[in-house]
Amino acid sequence: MEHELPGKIAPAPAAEKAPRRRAPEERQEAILKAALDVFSEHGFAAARLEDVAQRAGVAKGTLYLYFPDKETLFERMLQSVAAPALAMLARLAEAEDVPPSAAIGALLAFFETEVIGTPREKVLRLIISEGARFPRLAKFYYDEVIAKGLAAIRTIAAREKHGNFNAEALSRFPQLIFAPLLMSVIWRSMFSQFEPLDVSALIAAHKDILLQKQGEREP
Amino acid sequence: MEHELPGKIAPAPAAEKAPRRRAPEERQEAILKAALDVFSEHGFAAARLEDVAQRAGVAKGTLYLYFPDKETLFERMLQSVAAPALAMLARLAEAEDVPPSAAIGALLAFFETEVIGTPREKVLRLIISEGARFPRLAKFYYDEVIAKGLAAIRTIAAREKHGNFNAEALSRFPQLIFAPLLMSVIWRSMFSQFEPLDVSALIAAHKDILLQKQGEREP
Amino acid sequence: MEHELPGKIAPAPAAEKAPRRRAPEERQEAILKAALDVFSEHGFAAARLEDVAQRAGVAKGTLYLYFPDKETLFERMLQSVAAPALAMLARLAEAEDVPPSAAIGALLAFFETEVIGTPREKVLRLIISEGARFPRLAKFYYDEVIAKGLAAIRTIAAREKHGNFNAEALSRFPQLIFAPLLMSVIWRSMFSQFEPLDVSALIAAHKDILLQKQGEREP
Amino acid sequence: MEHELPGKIAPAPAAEKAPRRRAPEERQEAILKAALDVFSEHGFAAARLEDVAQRAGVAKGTLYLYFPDKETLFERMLQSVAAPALAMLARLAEAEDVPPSAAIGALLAFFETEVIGTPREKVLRLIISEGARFPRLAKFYYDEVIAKGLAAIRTIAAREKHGNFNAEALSRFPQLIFAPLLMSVIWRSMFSQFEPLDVSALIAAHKDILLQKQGEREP
DNA sequence: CATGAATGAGTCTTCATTCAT
DNA sequence: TATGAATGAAGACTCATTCAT
Repeated sequence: MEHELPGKIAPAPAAEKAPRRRAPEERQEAILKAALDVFSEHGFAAARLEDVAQRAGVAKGTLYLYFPDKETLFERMLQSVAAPALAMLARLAEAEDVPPSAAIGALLAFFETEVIGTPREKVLRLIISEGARFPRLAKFYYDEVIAKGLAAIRTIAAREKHGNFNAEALSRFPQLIFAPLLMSVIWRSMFSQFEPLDVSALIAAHKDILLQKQGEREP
Repeated sequence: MEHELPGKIAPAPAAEKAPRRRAPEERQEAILKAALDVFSEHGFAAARLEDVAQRAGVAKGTLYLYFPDKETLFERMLQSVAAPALAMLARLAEAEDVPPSAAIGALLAFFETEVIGTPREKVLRLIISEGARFPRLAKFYYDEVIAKGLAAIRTIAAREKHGNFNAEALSRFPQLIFAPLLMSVIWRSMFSQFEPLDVSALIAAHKDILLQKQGEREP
Repeated sequence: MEHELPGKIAPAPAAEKAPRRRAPEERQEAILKAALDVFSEHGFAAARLEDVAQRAGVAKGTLYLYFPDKETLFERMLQSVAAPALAMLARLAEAEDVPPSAAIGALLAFFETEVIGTPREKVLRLIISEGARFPRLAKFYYDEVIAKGLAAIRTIAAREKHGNFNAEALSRFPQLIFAPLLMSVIWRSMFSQFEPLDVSALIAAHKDILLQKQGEREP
Repeated sequence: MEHELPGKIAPAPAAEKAPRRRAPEERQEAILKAALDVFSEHGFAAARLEDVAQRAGVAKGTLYLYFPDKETLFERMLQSVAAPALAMLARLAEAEDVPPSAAIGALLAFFETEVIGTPREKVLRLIISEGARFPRLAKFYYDEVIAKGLAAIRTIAAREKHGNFNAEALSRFPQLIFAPLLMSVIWRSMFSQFEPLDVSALIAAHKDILLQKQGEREP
């Protein structure tokens, strides 16, 4: 039932009093993984560090060898997943030869395959839920993800010349591209049990609307 | 049950030696109002009932005369704001003479004026944040708001015959209409301090995209 | 095994959220009494608030209705015993008709009967032990007890005209009068089991030395 | 066992990449020195062995190669400083040719120069503060220091034939000689910041009183 | 011998809930 | 009904001690 946190996430691979004994830095990863699960399940305030420790297979006190307190563990855990997404965004913005609509398609595809159903979805859910209560976290995500993401979209939209989609609206509010993605995550966490959501189809429909296709899709 | 949460809730409407004997209904309302504020500010788990009591101008024990426990208070508080929205949705769906695009416009306008900047926004934020942890609440909202809302949209979309918008896509995923609204609420709670969001303009852009207007809006 | 804290000690009889229910303010006193015992037995750092609560016959949480934290409980407890001693000192300094040697005798007698073997002895012991670690406490005792006490002694010594004792030395270092008292308290807490100390006789000998009597006391 | 604690202990004599392999005795001394500092600063219960280790320039685990536990380290540390004082006392008692008043003067002078302002003062302070909680320690000090010290004084007092001081009183309570010394140590640790104490002058005044001198000292 | 990562028992403090008044 | 003092279970965090390297 455990999942793999993507890539190397160590916030400060050399600085942080690296664990030497058992599993050199796998321990930190195990803790982050466990923290993601436990925080996801209960939310920050209701999560118990004892559960995190147990799930990570370490003692309660061990957590404090890696993170000074609960809040920091929470924030570091969430930040540790940002890097890969950032890389993706950067790549997308820089690929100048890709036609805009393809870039947007790639963005949505990335979300569909690399977020939905992966630990990143939980992270995103947590940021949505708790972000407002963690100003430092909000700032980090704004600076590192949102601002860059919006800029990337605007860059992409600016390249649109063929009227394949409403570039002007999207250029002013790139958020509109992401909105259905957030909604999907929220839906899945709340309403899946009552009505499953076909995220793939929803994204397709979203793309249709963005790209102004109308009724060209078969029922 | 229609107890009209007034826009902008006062922190503590006088306190000290104000009218001590209020009607039970008044008290209940005061408690719900206070609960909305406190839960909004701290989230469910971190909210303290003592704060709710104080802000409502009642004793801690009094809360238990109206609500059996913290969780129920939370859920009742959130449910108590659903009714008005429901009524609106029902009206919208039933008004058969209204052209579909106008209906959607009305929906978005309602959100813009009756949700953003009102207590309803806080309620929506709380549902987004905490809904997943309260299955009873999720079910209530799914049954009473979501399902009915989606049905209403589908009814409206089904009336569209003039190709003014991608009825097919919206009919399958009415959520796409609401997604930017959720996103606005989330943005406002997390990123407003870094970059304010012009919800009105965002909704206009959203409408443009939905209605396939392209570049017809002046900069 | 419980002892009586002298006089009314409530630090702020009306302000401190006075307990209303069970025993109006006896509860606070019970807590202070228990705290004195437990802190005396283990010292500040090693004392467990759970023990204080149990000995006071209240729940752990109740302590926090009366005192915000362990440190404050400790300091308030110690301060609460200062008042009576202060009154005594004031009286002594003001009684101008009393001959100086009698005043000093009264002081020593007070210590012998009102400190040794009473809760005040424990308090004094705690101040000696922990005072250096509690600057606020040290300041309080310096201002309220030490400074006033020294001034009183100096006033008394200044009245000496008959050469009954070394007024000059005592006037410069009134501490010399108290030194044996401190020593007695320390001795009793550490060495009583090995060699009991006859405080009464020690004080008599101290008085003899102060009053320059020599060998006039029978073996 | 004579390991000469040097006056004024350096916080951390270099650290980093200093000579790593010290002789075991050196290490033990470093640990004792560090322990004295840390225990002095925080008291036994609140002192952290990690701080002791760090200040001694060794790892936490190393402490346990030299001392079985915190309490033993504490007691050994305090005992290790007793030897020199003992030697002094023995010498004083045995020097039969020294006139009694000179012997007392030497005793007080020793305290003034060899205790005040040296690590021994800290040791004495700790014994005063914590002694009562460490019966083994109290016994050690009673047997090795107090009992021998009192006996020495009594021997000295017994030699007094000239009525230069109240030999009878001092013979029964040699503690009276030491009382001002204890008081000085206590004062310096608690009240120095409010009112510095001229220990030298205080000892002089004490001597004047003991030796029955009256007003012979210039202002 | 030396290290320092790991452990987990122990303690302060909070807060939902109860109940005597 | 209303109150708010009292309760005690629960949880974050610390730190003496151990032990694999």
